Amino acid sequence: MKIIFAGTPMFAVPSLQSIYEAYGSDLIAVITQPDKPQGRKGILTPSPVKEEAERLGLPVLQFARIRDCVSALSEYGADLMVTCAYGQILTQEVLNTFPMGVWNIHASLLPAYRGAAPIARALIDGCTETGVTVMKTELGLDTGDMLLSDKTPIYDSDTLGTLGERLSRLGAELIVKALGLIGQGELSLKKQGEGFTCKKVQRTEVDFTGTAREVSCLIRGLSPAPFAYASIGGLVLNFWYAEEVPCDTDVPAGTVIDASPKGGLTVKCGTGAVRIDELQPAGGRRMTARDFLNGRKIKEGQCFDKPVL
RNA sequence: CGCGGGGUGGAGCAGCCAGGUAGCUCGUCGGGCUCAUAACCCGAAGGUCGCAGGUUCGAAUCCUGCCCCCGCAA
Repeated sequence: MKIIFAGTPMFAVPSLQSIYEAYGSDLIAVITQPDKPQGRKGILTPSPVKEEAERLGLPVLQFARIRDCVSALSEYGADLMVTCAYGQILTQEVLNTFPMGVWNIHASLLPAYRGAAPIARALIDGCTETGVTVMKTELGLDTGDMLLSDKTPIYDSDTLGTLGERLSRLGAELIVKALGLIGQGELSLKKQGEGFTCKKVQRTEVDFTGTAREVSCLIRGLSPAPFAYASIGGLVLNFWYAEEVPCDTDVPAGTVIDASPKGGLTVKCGTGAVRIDELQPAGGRRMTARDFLNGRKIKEGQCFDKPVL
């Protein structure tokens, strides 16, 4: 069973590795997005999947538009393709290239959270459970019939980073199971029910008038990567981690109610309060709230700047 | 030439504009208080002020060049 793997970000790397371990030379090629300029200097950077594929000594294909490269694809004579956060929409022509189909690893319990950023969205929405699903790819966005899925609880301490890592490992285990079933031809696929699609997440300014739960979920759901942020005294802060804390004071949302290095940076929300434990000031490195408060003169009673909406 | 912030004892910062004794909040170590403590009091150690030149009697501070880190935007 010859397999092609298509994926791009870090999330896809464990799956690539587990397929490689299980199938070795049957994994004949890896497709990933073209190198893209990254950072301030626009340095051309390979995707995490490309780096891993090269480390494993696998051939790497980078199509600007995979739909325009069907003939090149078919030359590999692969039986099936596994996709995992590849980043390009496939066409029927592409799907037809693989006799045993195209199978996708999606980081949600479908039919919920189809589309982009399912992990961040579940976290931001305050879900208490999520998972990964292996499904047969069809033309609709993440609407194909499901083969396998696996769940994991979402902890109050989870961030986009920790949850994403956990889900990517789950996905890596699940895809190997799925490939086993596919190889045996014992497929019982489940149709998806009524679901919904989510959009890509963006960097978001924190609105402290929301509940503490909403604020902490937003902060953790966007960390690391696009980040939730807010500014105080004109200084922009990216938030890495925050937790809800009990609060009985009655001050306007956005007010700092504790700025002691030992107590942490605690901010009043519309309902409740959050303690920001890790953050990154503009121009600075990621640091603990303790370090931040040791140097900056943030005082209790000071208020975060009003969001510019 | 996309915009911008920054490199000062182990950490986070001030000092720079108006050159002249190395500062603050912590941490560490020692001592004290306490039934006890992450609390409090006293004391100590620890710094080539990113690198290289230049100006000057004297440079963390002013000038020039270079290296590195980071936020936004792509």
